[in-house]
Amino acid sequence: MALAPNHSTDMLIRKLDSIARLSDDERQAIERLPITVRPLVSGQDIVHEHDRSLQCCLLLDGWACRYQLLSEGKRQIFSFHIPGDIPDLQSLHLQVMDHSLCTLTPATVAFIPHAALRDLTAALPGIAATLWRDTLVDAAVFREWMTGMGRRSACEAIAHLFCELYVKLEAVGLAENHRYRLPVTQAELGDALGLSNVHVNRVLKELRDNKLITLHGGGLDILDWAKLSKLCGFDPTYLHLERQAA
Amino acid sequence: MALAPNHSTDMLIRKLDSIARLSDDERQAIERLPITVRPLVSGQDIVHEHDRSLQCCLLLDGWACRYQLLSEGKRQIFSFHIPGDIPDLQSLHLQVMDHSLCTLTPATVAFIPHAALRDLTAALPGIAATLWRDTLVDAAVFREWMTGMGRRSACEAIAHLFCELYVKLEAVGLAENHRYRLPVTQAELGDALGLSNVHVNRVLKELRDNKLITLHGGGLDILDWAKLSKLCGFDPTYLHLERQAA
DNA sequence: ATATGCGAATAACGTTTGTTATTGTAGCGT
DNA sequence: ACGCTACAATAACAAACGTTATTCGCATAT
Repeated sequence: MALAPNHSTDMLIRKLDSIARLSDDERQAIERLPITVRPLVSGQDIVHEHDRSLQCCLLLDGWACRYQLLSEGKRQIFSFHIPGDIPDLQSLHLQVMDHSLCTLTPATVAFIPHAALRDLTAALPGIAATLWRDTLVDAAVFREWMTGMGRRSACEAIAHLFCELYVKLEAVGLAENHRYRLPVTQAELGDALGLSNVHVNRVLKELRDNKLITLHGGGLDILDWAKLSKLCGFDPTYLHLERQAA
Repeated sequence: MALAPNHSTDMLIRKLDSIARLSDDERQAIERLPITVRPLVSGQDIVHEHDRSLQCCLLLDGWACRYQLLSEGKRQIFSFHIPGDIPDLQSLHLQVMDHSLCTLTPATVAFIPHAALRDLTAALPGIAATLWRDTLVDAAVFREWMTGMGRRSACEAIAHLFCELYVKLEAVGLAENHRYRLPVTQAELGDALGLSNVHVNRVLKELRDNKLITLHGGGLDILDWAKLSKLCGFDPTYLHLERQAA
């Protein structure tokens, strides 16, 4: 008898199914995963640089980010994560964390033991391929952020990030009408894009003055999607959103 | 009867064995892979953005890099690759290329059909995990480059890249005594690190003036490893070089 | 009511880095 | 020997962005 489905496995199945269609076998195997759900406060580390993790986490609710602290209080943020993401899936095959992961808002997180994931992926290569693919999309986003920091102006980089986040949120039903909640401070935006908080503020003012966005109280509204996405040369190919055949 | 080992499968076996110890079964399966070897000239595209690739390539000899062209002739280089690397392994699970791959020198490349790799990874989950891990290290290097572009000075970023390349080359026996061939122009360094070629030249002069390196004719010599690696805060953890248990 | 703290907004000033241009040098083909 | 090309070196100038500091608004706590 299969266990009753619950929120965590539902979320995971929906996630993987959005990457590549799951078979019934695969679905049932996921439903049997031993999962622990925990609520977390905002700003809490989930895993920390140098940790040797024994589990992966699935973000059920709230936002998180991966980051690294440098000398002189500098910080680099590598990614923002939204519900449905598995931000530390890489820890399944890289024993020691080379960065940290923390919540940006109060969050709900499901933990899945590495051992269970290893059994699952060894038994069902289709699931392994799907999870592998998820980490490859992750890397594709890293590359796009590199382009942003290396070869885009601050204004283009911020616009590009806003477009990226909209497309990702829209894909999981968390945004529509070019509007979404963005629980990220200007300092955090700067640490993600390699800018100072002051300059982020300047650029946001410019985007507002040009009637491209409104942004207040954590709510972002893209007033002119066509203009904003053209301004930064946004092309969603790198998000690899189309569902893949099995 | 197993096929006679050849240079390509040897290289691949050595590569994977350096990541996680291979079993005899796995070794033999790799030796049965259908591989095509081709010599390439310098500056030749191996795969191009928007391509749908049907094979992965293993770099047997020479250097390559992944890059993307932007508007106004701008270019972002995402990675440099050396013999033993599989620079487009991601194409196994991401149907359409979001960037290009080209040679930086005359090179020898082995091509492995996706179909064969898919069969191999479906039959032998250990190999799948090893290849997966390779792409995860790739992503870890992307993150480190993000840190370089976002939160390091031009001088630190260049120094960090020189340290990274030395450690990678040394690990595959292509460098020793803090010296190696670096077949990369100053413009290419700039496109990798988000700098102009002029500024790269300035920084190289500074590094030379400070007796940290010599660089001429494509040969780099790190004169003071301790000082150079300290200057940029180099910590090789992110390269995940230690061999993993199976 | 007051204090406290975090994030946003803004100003003045400094510096790293980009841009454009010119020159030098080495290799390579004819 | 000659020209061609790619790469490196250097200078002068401009611009984007960082730094430091102050103020404001707003929420939460006391």
